Amino acid sequence: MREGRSVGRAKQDLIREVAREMNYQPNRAAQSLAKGKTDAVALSVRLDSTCDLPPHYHEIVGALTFTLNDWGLHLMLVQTNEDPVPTLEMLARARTCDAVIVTDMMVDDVRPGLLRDLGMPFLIRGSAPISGVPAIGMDNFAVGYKAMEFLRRLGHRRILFHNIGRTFMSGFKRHEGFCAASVEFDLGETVRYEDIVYKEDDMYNLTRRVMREADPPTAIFAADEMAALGVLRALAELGIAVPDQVSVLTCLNARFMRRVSPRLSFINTRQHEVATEAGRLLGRMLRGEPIEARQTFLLPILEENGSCAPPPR
Amino acid sequence: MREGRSVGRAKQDLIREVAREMNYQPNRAAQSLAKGKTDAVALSVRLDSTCDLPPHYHEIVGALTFTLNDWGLHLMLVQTNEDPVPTLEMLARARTCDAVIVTDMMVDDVRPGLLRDLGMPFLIRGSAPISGVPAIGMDNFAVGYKAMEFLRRLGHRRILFHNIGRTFMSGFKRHEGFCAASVEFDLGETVRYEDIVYKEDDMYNLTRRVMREADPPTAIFAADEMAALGVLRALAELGIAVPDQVSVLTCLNARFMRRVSPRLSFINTRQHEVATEAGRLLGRMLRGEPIEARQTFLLPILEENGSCAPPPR
DNA sequence: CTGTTAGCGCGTTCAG
DNA sequence: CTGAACGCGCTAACAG
Repeated sequence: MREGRSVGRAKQDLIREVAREMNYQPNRAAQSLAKGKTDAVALSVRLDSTCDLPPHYHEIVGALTFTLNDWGLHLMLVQTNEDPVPTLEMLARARTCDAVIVTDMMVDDVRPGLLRDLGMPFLIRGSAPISGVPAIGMDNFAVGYKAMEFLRRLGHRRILFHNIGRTFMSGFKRHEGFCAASVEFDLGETVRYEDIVYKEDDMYNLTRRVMREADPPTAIFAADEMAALGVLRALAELGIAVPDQVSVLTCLNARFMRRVSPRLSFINTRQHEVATEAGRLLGRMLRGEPIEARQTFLLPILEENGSCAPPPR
Repeated sequence: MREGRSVGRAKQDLIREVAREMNYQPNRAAQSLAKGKTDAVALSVRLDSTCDLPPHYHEIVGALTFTLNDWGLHLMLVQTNEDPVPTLEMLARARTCDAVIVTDMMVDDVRPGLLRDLGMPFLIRGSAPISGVPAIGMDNFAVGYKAMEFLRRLGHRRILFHNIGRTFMSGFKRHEGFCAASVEFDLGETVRYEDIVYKEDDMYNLTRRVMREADPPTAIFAADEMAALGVLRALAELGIAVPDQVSVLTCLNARFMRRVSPRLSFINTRQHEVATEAGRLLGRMLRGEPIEARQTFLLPILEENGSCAPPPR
């Protein structure tokens, strides 16, 4: 019946308008309970009592907050300290969120298996050791390889290659890229590999020590911005000029590093883009939309800013 | 009856154990609905499409995530762009969270009034223009005053004082501190005040321009780390030595800045401590515990790292 | 002290 | 096509 329909429509519109006028907003808890979904996504963050987030989180948090907002999803930060298991179990069993974003994957990370067993959808922001699980990250093999290739092409043979620990998937992959390049460019004997120092102080000390040895490196690759700052500080104190005496290359994770002088050449790991893509993929996953590629790895971009040059003669 | 009690206890224990064994975890949405609280706290974050969080968020997010965790509270990031009203209204009406943390207060900020009207508990991380609302922040009057006092004591009269906009509560207060010090030290004619530049590029350009004028400043106060990096870049390009020719003072909001060389002297705004205290206070508020002081303002701490010296003769 | 029941506010399904 | 009733999973208030 036309009247029936029109009455229905009119009534509907009226209700809607009144609701809007009364500023009605469905109660989120009730909606969650009834629909069985929370429209919330948890970001698993490793945090100790220093609360010192690594620089790349600066980009991740911003990009995810912004992107997920477009999908009507809320981002919640969940502290997963040394042992992520109890936290994630509670999270999943209480159905606190619809999905979890796993960052800083370890090679032997228990989180993917755990979340799968718990039936909690998840997405790895980074490299997944297992195929089949959705992951969006940086091609860290290429990061390691490109760093070496670039420095070698400039003429360097004595290279200090600093890596984040190999226990991280990203560090593991970078090491593989490093090894591949070392073999390809026959640098096995002249390069020095370090992956046990993480902090600025450690890298500062390492640089001081290494630069005083016989045949010091002519190029240093620092794994991230804090390490790079340590290198710069040590070199400045030793009066070693960049890039005239030593070339310095690092990774750009957080954008503030672009502004530090001396400007450094770096390999842009595109954290912002990776996180944005991760947010988008998660949005589609949770809407049940088909996702084309389960694993995507962006390629690093080398940006030269003058801190690398051929080695001194 | 003793038996009654013991049976009760035993049964209770049994239930609890079985529940634990079965990994029972109450459903969060159901719990929220029944109890009328969500155990979630929203951090209102201003974010445009660049997703470029100001440096101090790095400390805020880390500290809040960590601290709220101790209180069993989840932190959710909520994007409140230009107009925070619709977002906060939805948040409050849907009862998405138990409280909101308001950051980066503007002088004419609508958020406190709005949240009050909506019946949503909130806490200002920063200075509140209204008394009575709970707030924890930095004493920004003291920041402005101390910066001027310190530089004046070193002998400077020609000072470039850079401020974050006066539309922010923090900038407003800093300006007041700046004015008080200017009057007290009779610097009205020789200081230069700027609060319309925010980005590194702007500060870079401003510094270049100012340093070429007649009677350039002998000391520059940069309001935050990005501005300070702009100053350093300009000075480096102009070949102006720090602190021999120009003293540079800035604020420490994010800890990475400690690692940038040349090491800068700064006024530590203690973002990490402020945020931690804010988290604690909110935890107490939500538990209904009495809160002793409604408004707390930490004092800035001057840290000298060698970028300030008496002016050249 | 125990066991039962009535909501919490919404979505969905079922008769009318 | 409309309106009423049920259930989501839990808490709290209520009788027994």
